[in-house]
Amino acid sequence: MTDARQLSRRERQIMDIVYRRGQATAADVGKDMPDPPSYSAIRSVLRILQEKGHLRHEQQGRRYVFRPVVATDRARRSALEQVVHTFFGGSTSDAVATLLDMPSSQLSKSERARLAALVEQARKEGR
Amino acid sequence: MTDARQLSRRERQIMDIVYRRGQATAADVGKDMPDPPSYSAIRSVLRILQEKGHLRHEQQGRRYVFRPVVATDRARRSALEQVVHTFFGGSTSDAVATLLDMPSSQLSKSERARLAALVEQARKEGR
DNA sequence: GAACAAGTGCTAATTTTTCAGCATATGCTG
DNA sequence: CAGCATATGCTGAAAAATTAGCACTTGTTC
Repeated sequence: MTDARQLSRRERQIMDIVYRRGQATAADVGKDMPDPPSYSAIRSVLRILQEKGHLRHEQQGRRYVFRPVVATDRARRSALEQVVHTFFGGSTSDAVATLLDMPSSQLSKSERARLAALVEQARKEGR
Repeated sequence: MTDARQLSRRERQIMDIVYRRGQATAADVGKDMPDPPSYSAIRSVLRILQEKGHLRHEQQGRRYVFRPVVATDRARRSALEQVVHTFFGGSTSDAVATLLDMPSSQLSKSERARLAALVEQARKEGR
């Protein structure tokens, strides 16, 4: 139900922006859009996203600051699950392999060490 | 331009199905949809996806078999990039860590070994 | 405390998407 | 080769999404 796949184009675009920023006002969202529609239009979509239960807002002074309802961690996982399912036939390790192979990875030394530790841990835990 | 984000809801849903199956007819697509609309409606969307350059079809006997235009490997990468960018602030290693931590991972012994090798290789190559 | 800037709520029009149906073509089967 | 099942092409209607505008509220500043 709280699945990103059933969002309309704009809704998805705006949800992505809010996830990326962690929180956002209508004006913030507009700043992150390539060809932003009117301020009014953005507010409409934010309102709809709230009605649908994807966002909630908190009033700060006279403005609304929106945040995702679903915790970041869960949103991350379901986004990954979706990609793994659609593009990797469910194979997590294929997905990991692809990530490691991506140029944009540019893993730092400490990140490399961290990943090695993670794989080692997964091995120990028999996962 | 060939970005999944600018697809409508149905278009995205259907593209996902085609990616998952590798190729599909209109009837195939319908089988994979929870609440499928008419056969006609599915064909309409497939046609539109083709017009937009996301799919192409090949005639087999009297029917059209659709395939993605973008090669699977590239589609995979851009899907992952999108998720990493939106939900992990661009941190590939955070994404990998999350994948390894997912229950659905259920990595087999050989997969674990493979990942360890990949991380080791990444380390050597200084990535 | 008046004026202004910057918000919000609500509504309605336009555009896009989604859907289904009809006319027609084509392969297959007995 | 006649009939049938199963395709496609095309078109228009219905539904949904997207957008902008207007009336009103609220903080802030001088």
